[in-house]
Amino acid sequence: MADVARQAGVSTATVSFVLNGTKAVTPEVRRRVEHAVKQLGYRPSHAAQTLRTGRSLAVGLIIPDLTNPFFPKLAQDVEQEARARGYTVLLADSHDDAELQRQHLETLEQRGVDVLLVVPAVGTTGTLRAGVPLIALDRSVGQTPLIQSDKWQGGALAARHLTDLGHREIAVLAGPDRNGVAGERVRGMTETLAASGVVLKEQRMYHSEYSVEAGRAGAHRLLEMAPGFTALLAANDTLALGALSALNDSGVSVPDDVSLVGFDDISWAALSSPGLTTVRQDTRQMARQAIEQALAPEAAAARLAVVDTTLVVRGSTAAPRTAAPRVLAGGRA
Amino acid sequence: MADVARQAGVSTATVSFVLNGTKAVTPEVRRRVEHAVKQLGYRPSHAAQTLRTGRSLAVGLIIPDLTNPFFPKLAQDVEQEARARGYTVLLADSHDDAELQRQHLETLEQRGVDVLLVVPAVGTTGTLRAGVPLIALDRSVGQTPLIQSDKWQGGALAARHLTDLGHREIAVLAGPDRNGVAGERVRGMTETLAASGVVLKEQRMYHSEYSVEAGRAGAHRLLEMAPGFTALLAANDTLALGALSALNDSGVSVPDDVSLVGFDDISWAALSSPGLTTVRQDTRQMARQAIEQALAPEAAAARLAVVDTTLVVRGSTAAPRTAAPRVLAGGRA
DNA sequence: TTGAAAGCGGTACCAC
DNA sequence: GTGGTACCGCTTTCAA
Repeated sequence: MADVARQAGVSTATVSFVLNGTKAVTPEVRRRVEHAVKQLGYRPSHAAQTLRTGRSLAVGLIIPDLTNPFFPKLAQDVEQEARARGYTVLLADSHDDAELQRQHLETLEQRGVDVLLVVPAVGTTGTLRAGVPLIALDRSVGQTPLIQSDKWQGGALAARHLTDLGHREIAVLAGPDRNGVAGERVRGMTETLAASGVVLKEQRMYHSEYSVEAGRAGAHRLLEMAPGFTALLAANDTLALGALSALNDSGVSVPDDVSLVGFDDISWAALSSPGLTTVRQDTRQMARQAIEQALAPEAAAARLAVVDTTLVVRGSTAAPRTAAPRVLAGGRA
Repeated sequence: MADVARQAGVSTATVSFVLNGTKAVTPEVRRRVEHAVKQLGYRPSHAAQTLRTGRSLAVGLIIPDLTNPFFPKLAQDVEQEARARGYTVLLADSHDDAELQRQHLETLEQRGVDVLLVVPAVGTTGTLRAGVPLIALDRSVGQTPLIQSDKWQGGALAARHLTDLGHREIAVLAGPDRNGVAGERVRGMTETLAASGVVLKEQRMYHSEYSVEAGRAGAHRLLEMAPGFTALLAANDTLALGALSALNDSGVSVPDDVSLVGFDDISWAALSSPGLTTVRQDTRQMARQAIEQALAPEAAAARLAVVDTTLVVRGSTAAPRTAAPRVLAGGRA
């Protein structure tokens, strides 16, 4: 910067002014400075700026699993929203491990991110705190300000779709068991089923981590321990796709024998055969809300935002073989 | 830091010595300082350290597409290797766009990363340069030092697998056309086929970007323009999985009518039905080599490293219906 | 073994 | 409108 100042015949202060538009400057001086900058290929040092101003124009994003396509998608959208506002995103993967998450939190904060966005690892307890504004994304934890889809609604959508088709024997791959407190999605599902007079048997609910392998194991387990269901609701698409594979292996036809519904609408959901009926989350919207909320000067933060979900019907759901679908029986079409 | 020094009754220099182990210090002093650090919850400012030392303990990683599971996997492995050495990784997605890649390069460098790892965007021309050591990963470009799988070998493995099964009518989804210069994988495939006396017809080669959609389109196109092939080689798994879906839609049975081979072994390759036969890349090994190479003090860098690939046989390949497999015909088993 | 002080590369206050 | 300069938080000579 000193070089630029010298070359342009001005002071470093002036250079700073023209670069940041901090103060009015004579057109002639501006021209000289800009010329010098170009000629010398000058780039401001980010470290110095951060040190001096205390702002780094960076947002930290911690996600639990790069391997679940839902999160890369979300990360892409966050990155795009952030870039549009001049921010860079530092991405970290917690592998759904609370301790690793803690380390990332510390590292990112120390690296001077201006704000933290985190999809809490499954085992996270208490409220997430940091020296900078922190917003939880997609998963709720303690009192942390939260942006997420309306998962209850999503679960309800999925359940309603099945009851409308006439299913009454339903099983669910519920995802992680949070000390007996079912997630919102599962609550949306079960409460909606209950409203239709469908009660979920205890053995028809399988808890596990979110993974393809767990989905596969869960499907086998349900088939073995509580057979007779005509539909299977999964708490996310990786579980559903794992289950689909297991069902295929077991000679159970989807959707002829069992209808299957997922959650998230990851890109691979459209590619399975049959295509997976699922509840789509609007990651773009989530990302936008999160970034806006996070970067808002006024962000008293405590605002929870909720974004709508939509049902995407593909080939993995159909009326059960055994019972006439409700629509034929005179229910509301 | 000044606070810590005061509290411990020493100078900031001493605090620095203790924290970094830069110089010998009386046990008693060390104790006092450590105590003060803990009590005050002191965390060094990364920006200040970077500014002062010129090293940020960060590696920048640019990948072309977070949406292709191969890259998140690679990113995870790079992150792990980097963390093990005390480095943080700043991850950016170029969307396979050379201009966006240039911006990321600039941003990351300005943010003071110590080294840059980049999987070049498809349109990249010339040699990638930066003010810090830069290593290309997975895709070669110009004279940039490169770490990648032995793609020729991988392509050869795939082709050989098909010829061993007895296929002679083969089509390929070749990925992006690099000005007429086929990628190493495709060269490995075609040269190996040629060695077995199988010539690839011009119309049996389809060029496109790497994506599920392109794979689907390519399969349809090949079916239409150059039917009669009994096997299809794809340059990566997203293409292959797209093709599989298209083949299914068109009533072409895999592997009965057409055998299909992919490349990468992304996690979803095992889940399709049938499971995808593919060439696995060892991302772990690639990541390790890249980080070691990048962080080596001596890194005269110009070393190209190559890591082996392996063939993973699943259900998507079988002997062609029409011809007896070569093994039966007395070829080398 | 410890401390004083000079910068790293910017920003912004205060004079001119 | 422009320049001089203190200072952000840390590392690292150099002296004591």
